[in-house]
Amino acid sequence: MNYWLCKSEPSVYSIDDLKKDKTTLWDSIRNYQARNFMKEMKAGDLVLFYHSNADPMGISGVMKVSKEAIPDPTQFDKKNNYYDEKATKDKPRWFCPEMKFVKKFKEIVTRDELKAEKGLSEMVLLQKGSRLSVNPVTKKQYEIILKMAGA
DNA sequence: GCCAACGTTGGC
DNA sequence: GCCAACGTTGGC
Repeated sequence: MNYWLCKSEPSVYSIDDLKKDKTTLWDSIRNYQARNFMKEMKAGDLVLFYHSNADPMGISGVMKVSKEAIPDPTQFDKKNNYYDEKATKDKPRWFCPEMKFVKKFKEIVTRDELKAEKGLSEMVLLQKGSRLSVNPVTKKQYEIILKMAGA
């Protein structure tokens, strides 16, 4: 069982949207490294939900992989912003798992709090220049963050 | 709004 | 296969 962190801009899709939807396809990711991580995700893996480009920035809750990665339907949809003309049904290029809402933290664990926590200095999220929207997280990091959230 | 750090594209 | 130009992400 593995742990991950996924970023989303709350103005596009927030933890509240997921709470309402209960499950969602984590689609429209167009980055190979992020895609490869998503293909590694197994049902039951726990995923921290990170709000990027927001006020406050930070981790807003937890979701769980409910279905392993399938071909991302948006790549085949000509009208979609994320349409990829080089992707075919036989050879899909992009994949997305399905996520299920687990919990919303009472308070966002802010980026500043994460940065101040010694045990999290190795977090991929906090490394300089890290832009990847899907990151692996260690069990230890996950536990520290849940503790910080009072969960 | 700025810009550093990446990632991607395409000409050669 | 190199690399300049361009586009994007996302913190600040």
